[in-house]
Amino acid sequence: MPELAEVEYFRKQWEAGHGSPIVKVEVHAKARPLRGIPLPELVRHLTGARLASSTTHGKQIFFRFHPDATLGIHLGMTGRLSVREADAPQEKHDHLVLRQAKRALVFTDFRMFGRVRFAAGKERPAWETDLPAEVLSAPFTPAYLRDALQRRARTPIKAALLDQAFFPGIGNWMADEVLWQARIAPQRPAGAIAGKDLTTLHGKLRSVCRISMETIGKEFNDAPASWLFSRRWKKGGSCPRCHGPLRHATLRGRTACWCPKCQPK
DNA sequence: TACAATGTTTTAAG
DNA sequence: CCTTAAAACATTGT
Repeated sequence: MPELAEVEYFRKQWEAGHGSPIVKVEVHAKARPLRGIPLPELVRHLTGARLASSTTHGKQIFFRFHPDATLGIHLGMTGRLSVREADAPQEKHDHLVLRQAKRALVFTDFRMFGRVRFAAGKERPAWETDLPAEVLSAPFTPAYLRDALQRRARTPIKAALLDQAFFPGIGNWMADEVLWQARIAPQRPAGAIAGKDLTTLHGKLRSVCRISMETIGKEFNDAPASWLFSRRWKKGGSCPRCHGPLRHATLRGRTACWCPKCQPK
């Protein structure tokens, strides 16, 4: 489920626990999302620590603990963060449970494409600091976008937009949404997008990110009804703009949805 | 039953 | 070193 704005929404769920000490840590030792983590060290550092603050970068979420630990969480395809009653039992796909006096902070992911990272110490780890420019940040200019598209010149634009090294936070539905709003066919080679198309694409990338953060990111409200968003999931839908039939096809292993009339090749 | 699901990593080839 | 493309990963629901 989670792309940029959904990730922000899930980060916010754990805000209820900001400032409170962790009294107990429960982990799913064998599960894939915790692979590579020294679990005894994680439990030792987090037990008694206070959850101090949290941020997101694209699809990544970072939690800082006082005095000396950082947790990174990627939700993968089906991950979610939630708050439960303090004594709620750990369930089958709960990979990490941080218990506080008044609540339990839970990371659940049944499909297990998500990933937890951990770093001890007061310093921010490289996996939190060495990250590409976000779409809504100042360095993400049209020139920056042009360079990114040239680096993926032969790749269909839809697939290029899913590259987290250039477009952190953009996922399958956001990429379809941006291209539909920009009237660009998903199959077009990224390197062939220039001029007015490039300017439009840049603007739509930023506005789709901004507006989804204001709607989905805040209260998990739906994106605007005028967007492709609500129509792309099921086959047989129609274009909100021209009311023509939408097309679905697999492109580079992912489902793409577009309007052949509004987005000609 | 077989396939698809809002994601990344690995592997291989050019 | 860089780019491209497909398979693999694990689970659930249709």
